[in-house]
Amino acid sequence: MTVEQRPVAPSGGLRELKKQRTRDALLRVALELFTTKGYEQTTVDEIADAVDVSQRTFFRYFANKEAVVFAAQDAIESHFVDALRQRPPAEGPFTAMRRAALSAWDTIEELLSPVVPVTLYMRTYQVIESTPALLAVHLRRSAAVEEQVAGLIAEREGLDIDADPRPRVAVAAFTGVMRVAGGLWGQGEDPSVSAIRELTASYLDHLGPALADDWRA
Amino acid sequence: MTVEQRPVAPSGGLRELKKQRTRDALLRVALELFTTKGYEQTTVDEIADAVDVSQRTFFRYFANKEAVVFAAQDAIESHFVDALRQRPPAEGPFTAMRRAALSAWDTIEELLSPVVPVTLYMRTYQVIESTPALLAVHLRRSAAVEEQVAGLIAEREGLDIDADPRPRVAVAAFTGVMRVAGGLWGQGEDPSVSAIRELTASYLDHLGPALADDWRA
DNA sequence: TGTCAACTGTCAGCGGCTGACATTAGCCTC
DNA sequence: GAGGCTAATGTCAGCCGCTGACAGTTGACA
Repeated sequence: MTVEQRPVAPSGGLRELKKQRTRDALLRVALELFTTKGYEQTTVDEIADAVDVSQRTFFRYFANKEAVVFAAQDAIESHFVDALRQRPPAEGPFTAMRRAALSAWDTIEELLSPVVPVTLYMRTYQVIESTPALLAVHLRRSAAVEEQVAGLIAEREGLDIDADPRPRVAVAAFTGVMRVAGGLWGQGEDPSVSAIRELTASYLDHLGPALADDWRA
Repeated sequence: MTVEQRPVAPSGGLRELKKQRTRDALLRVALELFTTKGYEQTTVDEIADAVDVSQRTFFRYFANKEAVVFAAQDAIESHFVDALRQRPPAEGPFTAMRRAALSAWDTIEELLSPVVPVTLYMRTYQVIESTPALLAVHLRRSAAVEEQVAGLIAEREGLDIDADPRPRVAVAAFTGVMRVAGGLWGQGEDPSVSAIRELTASYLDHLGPALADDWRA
C-alpha cells in the first residue's frame, strides 16, 4: 500500500482509479520537468504543485525523488530478467544473456508506452547518464540486477553460486559491456531504441576478442 | 622562546599545519564514527563537534559528507592507475591490469598508514559496501576510474579509444570482476588486505573460463 | 445514510548543504 | 612590537529532501 504499486492492475473502484491517475500524472510531469530543466533544478514542490497535490502526497507515491526517475527502469529490468528466464536451457550463458537483452529491446515499446511515452523515457535515460547522483543510483541498481541474473545463470547451469565463481564473473563481464554501450549511447546523438539495440549487439560482439591478451591478431 | 626559529621547510607555516591537523582530525573522527555507529546514523554536526569545529568548517574541508568516506579511496585509485602506468608496454592489457591491481594491494599499507590506519580503512570499505548510498557513489567513482584506465589501455596498444571498442570492453569486464571480488570480500569475515588480494587474484583467474559459452568442459 | 477505512493536507522538524557577512588569528612589513 | 592584510573560521538565515503526527476529507459498503 505504500510506495511500490504496479502501474497496471486497475480493476474498477473509483478510489483506485484516482490513485492511478495521480501517480501517472506525477510520473509524467516529473519526467517532463527533469528532461527539460534538469533533475537537480527541479523541485519536488514544483512537481507536486503542477499536479495540484501536496508535497507530502508525492512522497506517499514515490519513496524519494529518485524513485520517479527509475519507475520505468524497474519495468525494463524485470522485462530483461523475464526474457532471460524464457531462454531455452540448451543455450550457453552468454548466448542466453545476449539474446535476452536483444529481445528485451525489441519489445520495449509495448512494455513502456502504456505507462510513459517511449521517447520521454529515452530522454530520461540520458538525464540519468548525465546526472551524477542518478548515475550512481543507476549503477547500484544494475548491480542488484546483476546479482539476480547471476543466480539465474547458476540455476540454468546447475551450479552453486557460492561455490563456483563463473556465474558472477560472467555476468559482471556481460553487464559491464552493456553499461559501456549504454553510456556511449547516452552521449551520442541518436536517442532511438534501434540505436541502443545496435550498440549493444556490436559491443557484445567485441567481448570475446577484447579478452584475448594479444590484440594484434 | 628567545631564539627566533625560521621554519626549515617552506611548507612549515603554522597556518598550513593547523589546517592539516583539522583535516586529519575530521577524517579520522568521521571514519571512526561511521564504522562504529554507521554512516547514516552519524551527523555532520557530531563530527564537527567532536573536533571542536563548526559544521560550516567541515564543509569547507570536504565537499559533502560522502567525501570523507572516499578520501582514502582517492589515494588507492590513483595508486592503481600509477601502477598500471608502470607496467612494461610488452604486457598485454589483461596481464598489465592484473599485475597492477595485485601490486597495488601489495603496497597499500605504506600508502595509507600516514593518513589513516589501514584497519580503519578496511572497516570503512565494509561500510561502503553495506550502505546503499555509499555503494552507489562508489560504483560511480569506479566507472570514472574505468574510463581513465580504458584510455591508458588504448594508449598502450596504440588505439583510438573512440574507434576501437576493445579497450572499454576489456576494462569493463576486468573491473566487473574486481567489483565482484570486492563485494564478496565486504560480506566475508576476513577484513585483511591479504584476503582481498587473494580473492582478486582468484576471481581474475576465472574470467577466461567464465567467458566460454560451454561450462561443461 | 451513516460508519469505517483509505487517502490527503497541514504543520513542525531534522539533516545536508550554501551564501553572506562578521570575527578571529596567522603572516608580513615597518 | 604595532598595525595592516588576508586566510580561516564562526554565525546566521535559508533552501531542499524527507518524515512523523494529527486532523480533515472522501470513497466503499452495509
